[in-house]
Order: sequence, then structure tokens, then C-alpha cells
Amino acid sequence: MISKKCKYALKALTFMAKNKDRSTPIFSSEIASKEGIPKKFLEAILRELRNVQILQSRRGKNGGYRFNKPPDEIYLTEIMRVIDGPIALLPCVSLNYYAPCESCEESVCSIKEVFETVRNETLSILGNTSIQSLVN
Amino acid sequence: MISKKCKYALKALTFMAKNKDRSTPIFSSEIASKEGIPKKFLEAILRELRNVQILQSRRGKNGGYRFNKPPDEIYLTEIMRVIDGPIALLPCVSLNYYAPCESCEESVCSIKEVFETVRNETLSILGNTSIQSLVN
DNA sequence: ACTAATTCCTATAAAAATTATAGGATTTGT
DNA sequence: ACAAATCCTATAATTTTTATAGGAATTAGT
Repeated sequence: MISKKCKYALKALTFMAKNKDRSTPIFSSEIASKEGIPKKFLEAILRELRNVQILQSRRGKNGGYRFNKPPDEIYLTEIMRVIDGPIALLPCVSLNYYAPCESCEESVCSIKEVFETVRNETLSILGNTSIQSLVN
Repeated sequence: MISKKCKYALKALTFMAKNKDRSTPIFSSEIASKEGIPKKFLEAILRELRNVQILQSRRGKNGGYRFNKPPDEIYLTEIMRVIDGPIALLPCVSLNYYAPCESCEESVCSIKEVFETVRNETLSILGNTSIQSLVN
């Protein structure tokens, strides 16, 4: 399961991508009300996305958020990793968040391999799906 | 991510499957020490697996656990669903644990489809991998 | 300068899920 | 009777998730 937070992030970004005007920023309050996301919670999410250069923000009146790179170059893997962390189902088969097993020798681990396969398939889907493609 | 509990379950079952003798039960204490699983926690896991007829148990001296059906007919999907619940990444695309979205019309949901694809791929891998196959 | 509207930041809290632990009850074979 | 195993319930500790609160900082327009 992805977290609600991650779902909120995906919803927010696709909402933004629907708007063809990429230059005028969008308010977090608009996204929050239209997508049913708690406002303050969404703010934190959008700030995270800005921190990793997915979004750009401007403060003050007429402020808001806009894309820092075209949404057809933002893939679901990137967002999910930022918000939720690993995509793999086991820490020891994660590419970006690898963590060794505690009491289990990986060289002879029986369950590792199948979860590598799942990871590869999952990455090939989510890594080829852009935010823009969700809109179309 | 699957839970540690679920990983324990998979480890325990593959440990049991390694033993070719299917008739004499295996002690939870043996599995616990060999696989580095907290004993009492493992007991609870094995009881859950017994409750859903994956395992059989016998109490008392010479008691223990054994398979209730051949481990090459026990698929990872079954175990994961028992222990962790849904395999899908979103409640609204889960086959066995479906839950509707709260503030999002599913008929027009932008993110649903790709997670259905992920679910299908994941199920086709985990649903075709048996406990026995992990041993071989 | 003032005001209104926005993002930004930190701290906190409430709820839920995860990962166990404790203590004994029950059953079984010898 | 005894030893050894599962079974059961309650509880606890920890972590994660899902927010909420309160204001600070910034910006545009007047």
C-alpha cells in the first residue's frame, strides 16, 4: 500500500498537470479543496516536492506552486520514493533504500529473488508512467 | 513494503518446506531459533496460518506444526493476504480487500489505472510462486 | 506604509499499525 | 504426575501515519 500522503501527492500533481498554463502558479488551497486534501497537510507535501526540485514555489500574493520540470518527465517512481521511500517490498531488494537483512544471510536467502522480480516489474511500470500520462 | 511479520511467515514456511518429511511436526521453537524470529511472535504467526488451514498443529509433547496442504500449492499471495492484507497499492484497486476512495470519484480517477496494472503484474508473479518453489 | 494573501516553518498531537512480551491455560505423550 | 509443546488474552513499547496549530516570512497591490 502507498500512504494517503503519497496518494495526495499524486492527486495534487495530476491536478496541476491538467492545467495547461504552466507559468501561473496554482494555490495549495485550490488543490486542497478540489481534491479533498487537508490544507496544511498538503502544504507540507508540496514543500517536499519543491525541496526535491519537482515543483517551484512563490510566496505572497499571487504565489503558489508550478512545475519545475515538464510533467511528462516526472515519473511515478520519483514521487513515490520522495514521499513513501522504497518501492521494493523488502529492504534488501531496494535499489534506492537498500537495507541489509538482520538475521538472514542474503546470499542464501530463499525469498529475496521473487521480490526482486516483483520490484523489476513494478519499476518498469511506475518508472515509465509520467504525471502527464495520467491526465491524458 | 511487506511487514517483518510477513517476512517471518515466509521464512518460517520455507524453513518447514525444506524438511522433506511432511508428517512429523516441527516445533515453533526450532523455527524461531534457526530463523532468528522472536518465539512468541512466531507462535502467533503460525497460529494464524493454522487458522486459515495452511498449517496443521498438534499440542503437547511431540507436538508442533506441519503443512495442511502441499507447499507447492501454497502461493505467496495467500500468505501475504493473510498476514498483511491487501497486495494492491491502493485500496480501490484491491481484489480481496477493496475499499472505496473517500473523496475521489473512481470512475474518473486518474491514478487508479496504473495501479491496477501494477497489481496485475504483482499478482501474476506472487500468485504463481509457491512456497515449495522457494526451496528449490 | 499598509493590507491581504500566499508559502514556509516548527512543534505538537492524535490515531493507527507494527513489533513484540508476559503470563499462564490447555493439551499430549510418557 | 511431569515435561513439553501449542494456545490464548492482555498489554506494552515503538514507530509510522495523518494530521492540526500558530504564527513567521514573503509578495503584490493600493
